[in-house]
Amino acid sequence: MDIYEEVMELAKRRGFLWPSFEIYGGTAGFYDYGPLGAALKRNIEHLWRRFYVIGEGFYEIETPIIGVEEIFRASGHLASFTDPIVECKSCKEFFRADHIGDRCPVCDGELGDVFEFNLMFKSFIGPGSKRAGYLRPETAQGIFVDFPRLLRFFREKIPFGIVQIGKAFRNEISPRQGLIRLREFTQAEAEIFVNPQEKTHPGFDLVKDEVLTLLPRGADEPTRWRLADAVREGIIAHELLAYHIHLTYRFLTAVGISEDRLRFRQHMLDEMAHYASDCWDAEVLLDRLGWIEVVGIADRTDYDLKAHQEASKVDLGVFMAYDKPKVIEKRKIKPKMEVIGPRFKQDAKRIVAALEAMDPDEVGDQEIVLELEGREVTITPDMFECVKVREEVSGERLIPHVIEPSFGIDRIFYAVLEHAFSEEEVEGERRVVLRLLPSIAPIQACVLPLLGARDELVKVARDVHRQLRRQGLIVEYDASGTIGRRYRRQDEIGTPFCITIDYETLEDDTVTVRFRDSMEQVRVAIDELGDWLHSELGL
RNA sequence: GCGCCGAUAGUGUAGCGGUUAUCACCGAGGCUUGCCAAGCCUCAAACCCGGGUUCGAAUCCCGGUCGGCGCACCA
Repeated sequence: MDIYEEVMELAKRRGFLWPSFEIYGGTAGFYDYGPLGAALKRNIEHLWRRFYVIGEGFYEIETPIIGVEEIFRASGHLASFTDPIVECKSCKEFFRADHIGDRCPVCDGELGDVFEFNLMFKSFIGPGSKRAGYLRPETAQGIFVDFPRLLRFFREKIPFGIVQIGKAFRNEISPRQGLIRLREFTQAEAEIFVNPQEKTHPGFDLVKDEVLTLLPRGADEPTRWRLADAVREGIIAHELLAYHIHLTYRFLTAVGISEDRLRFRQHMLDEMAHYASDCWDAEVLLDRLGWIEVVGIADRTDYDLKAHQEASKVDLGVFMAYDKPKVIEKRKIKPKMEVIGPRFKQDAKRIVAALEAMDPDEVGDQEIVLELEGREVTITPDMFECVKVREEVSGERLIPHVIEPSFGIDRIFYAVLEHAFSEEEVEGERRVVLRLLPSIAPIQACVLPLLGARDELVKVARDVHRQLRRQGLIVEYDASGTIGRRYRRQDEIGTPFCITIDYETLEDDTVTVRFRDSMEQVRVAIDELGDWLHSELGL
């Protein structure tokens, strides 16, 4: 068994992960999080909130999992997720069916049947199958379409950041490798709306000397880079992206990803999504699977907001005031309404709009011929004049750029398990330990009477168990089997502390606390146990 | 989607056409046990699904599902 198998076997056996719908044969690409798995995942998500909501001051929102068709038409997902695909029968190559002829362009072989390649799950909103709805393929779009409301919430000022943690769905052709490619998965995404001219971060100064392992585009080997150098050399596009790469590094290590199995790889130009100007993946090294992307940190530019602005006809710009109003002089076409109005009546409005859109320098004082819904309309020079105007401009509208760190929580979850998994030999016996960081362990401590059949020990153990739960700790109780067996059970699920009630407890009200990783023991007074655990757990 | 391989208690497995499906671990209960999976007793627990061949199928054949690997896909 390799590590992947060991981890998955343990995860299944001990209630972290189960294949979904198992009694009906299961379905590829779906996993249930069992009692311990759900707890661990929740802890990972909470820690993520600590970094992004508390640490960065971003706000979390929650938007529907089903989106209307318009969203995904605008975002580009509809077009790029629903290609008709055809496969060559002889060389097995895939092609867009609408882009080729009757024969395979590679080997001239015969083509198979055309099928829809649809990565979005489709549904219908309301009765009658009239209105299509799609399960979102990323949580981001829900944030983008809320932009006008969000901007108002932030009192018309950028930059600001919004996060969302939630399910996203992709109907993968062939999901594989456990949690690595799921059809339903959890994303934690931050969308940071910034001024395109100011891709900086006030905290960059504090991290600029930090060193990360980067694999820039075109490099064969990862190299260590000081962040400030990477930005100065143009390896990382700008400070803001560099800051978020570092923040991602801090989060991943805080959640238990081992630092020497973590790197940041820059996307190839042809690999980058259609919207991005620069993109870095956080990759973790997994035993069987190699380097796997767990986070994408992209500069999505103004792609999404622009697309939604165009599709929805709602202005998604921000008014950016200049420090000082600018005075500009320019030539302008000024329509004479007293002539145009009576002459063109209801068409006047559209004619004026067309005139004002024209370049005064090209027009001069000639006659203008406009095309209006197929008709030609002649505008004579007496209907307008070119004037020089002085305008005071106090600012401009611009569409913000979006920086997006996007976390695949399920992949991180798996990586955390695998990086925490360890086996060692203790007195000739195999000991499996899940070295989860105490702060994210699903069970924080386990209370054990040294001997499960001694009423006087059991009674105290139950009291201690109850007391700790009252103090807000997630604590288990186990009295069955020998003490060593019970320690090992907890080791395997990553419980950092075992609390043993022994005969000394009955004399002086102290307990044995046994550490998962070192198996060392200390004595702690029952009175102080709650505080002691809180501090050891980093709560 | 394609190709190759696989699927037996919770986990790991034996089985190779013929009674009641092997063993170990785990689990539950009991005895024992004064700090690291000790020992003893008892119990619970499985042939992925559907068809076919056969007197008889966990076993052979076909289809499906799930899993692994390779190809493809992964905006």
